[in-house]
Formats: sequence, C-alpha cells, structure tokens
Amino acid sequence: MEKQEALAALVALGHETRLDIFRLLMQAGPKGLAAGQIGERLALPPATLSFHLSQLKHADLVTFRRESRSLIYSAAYPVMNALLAYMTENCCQGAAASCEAAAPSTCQPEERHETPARARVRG
Amino acid sequence: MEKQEALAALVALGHETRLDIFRLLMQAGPKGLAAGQIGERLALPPATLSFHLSQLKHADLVTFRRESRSLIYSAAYPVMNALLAYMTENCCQGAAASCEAAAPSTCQPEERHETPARARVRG
DNA sequence: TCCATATTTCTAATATGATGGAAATATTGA
DNA sequence: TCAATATTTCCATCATATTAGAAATATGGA
Repeated sequence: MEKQEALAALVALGHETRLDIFRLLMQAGPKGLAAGQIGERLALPPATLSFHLSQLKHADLVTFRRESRSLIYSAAYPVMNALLAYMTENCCQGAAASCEAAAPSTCQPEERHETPARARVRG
Repeated sequence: MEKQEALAALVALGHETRLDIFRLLMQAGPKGLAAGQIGERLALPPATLSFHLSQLKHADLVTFRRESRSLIYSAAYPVMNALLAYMTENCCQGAAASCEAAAPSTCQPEERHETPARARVRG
C-alpha cells in the first residue's frame, strides 16, 4: 500500500460518523447493509449519509452493489488489512532489539516475525 | 480502547504531515527524535511542527521527554497497538465462517485466533 | 406508463482545521 | 545574570470539510 492510499483511508476513518458507518459494516460482514439501513441505524439524513459513504468509497474502504432498489454497502476487508499492514511497516528501522522491547506485537522488523495470515496481506 | 480514543488517533493520523511525523518516530524507535530534528527532516516551520506535535500528543500517539534543551518525541507504541486491536474488533459479529472468508487476517471473531502478542495489548 | 421507493447530487451556509510569523517561555552554559 | 538555543503559544488568515434541504436520478412493481 502506498502512503497516499493509507492516508486516504486514515482521513476517511478520522470522522466519527464514518467510523461508525465503517464499524457497522465490519460487523455486518460480507453481506453488507443497504444504505437505508445504515442511515436508519445511525439516524443520519440521506444527504449526510451519502456524503460520508462517498468519502469511504473514494478511500476504497467500502464497496457496494445494487440489489433491486437498494445499494448494499460492505466493508472492503482487503484494504483494511493492507492499512493495518502499512501501519506496522518500517518500525524501528535498524534497531530490531529495542523495537521488540517497545512494541512486541506491531513491530516486526524481521520476516520471521510475520504470521502467515499477515504475510498473505502484503503480497 | 474506547471509541473516542480510537477516533482521536485516527483523526490525528489522517493528516499527511502528522502521518509523516508519526512514521518518522515509528522508524526512529524508542530513542525518539528531538522536535528540531523532526522539523529539519520534514522541512516544517517551528510553529507548524509544534501544532502537529500537539495534536499527536492529545491523541496520545506520541510521548516526549526533555533532554537538556531539546524535547525528545517518540511514538507511543502501546497506543498504536491498541488502535490496531480496536480496528479489528467486532468484525463480522455472529457470522464467523463468512467473516473468515472475507478477512482472514484481521477478522478474528473467536478468541483462539488471538496471538499472544495481540492479546497482551488488550488487557 | 405511472407511482412509490431508494439513493445521490446540487447547493449554500456553517464550522473546523491548518498555516506560519512574531513573541513568549524554558533551559543551559558562561 | 546574560546570551544563545529549543520549542511553544498567540494570533489572524486562509482553506477545507461538513451539514442537510431540495431537486434529480435510478429502479421496480402494478
């Protein structure tokens, strides 16, 4: 993931309404939720909801599909995964020992620390 | 981690300059960097740098200590870890199977998926 | 085709965040 | 105490994001 992509995702998630929307979609799982359902649950006026969904779309944090009259939104898990991976990269460069002490779970300067699951994301 | 803490961290990281600062500090490791060093490397005027460091401080993403005339800033790894943990919580609630398919590395609805390192962060 | 539903786009008002020069504060060494 | 260094705070300006009503668009059912 490039810096600008990560930045776009962080900007998008750095707003309470959008964080709420995104978490709702994370919880909803791959099946997603119709825009109307989201607006209802979060008590958002249509225009406001649409604005925030648009921001999340531009950040590639959500995808959507049409199902009859409804647009079904779902969280873009791969992008979320890539963001998490990005945020743990380049940590404590050149000082693995002290870094391990400071941040055992996020800082993984050596490949051997990678879990198979995490490694899969980066490819 | 509470929602408001996570939100504050995301707001703080959702700005290019602050993301640059934070990544620089992540790379620098626990030894940290003096404010002046940061400003020099990122070509930021003192007032601008100080403003952004202040934002990062309020989000608890950085800590600082005085060393002679310099203020040494370093990344707050535990808060970063907590943020990563927060973002993977409550994923695909009640539908573990489909969630695993959608997000194998971040979505961990069952405790057994926790790594010891990640679990340590949440306590 | 016509109407109801679902959602987006347009628009203008409002609020908030960012910038950086200049002055103020804190620390140290002489 | 005084000067030099390091950083912050103050302040005014500028830029950008957010809000939500109203109108426009898209879809499907009768």
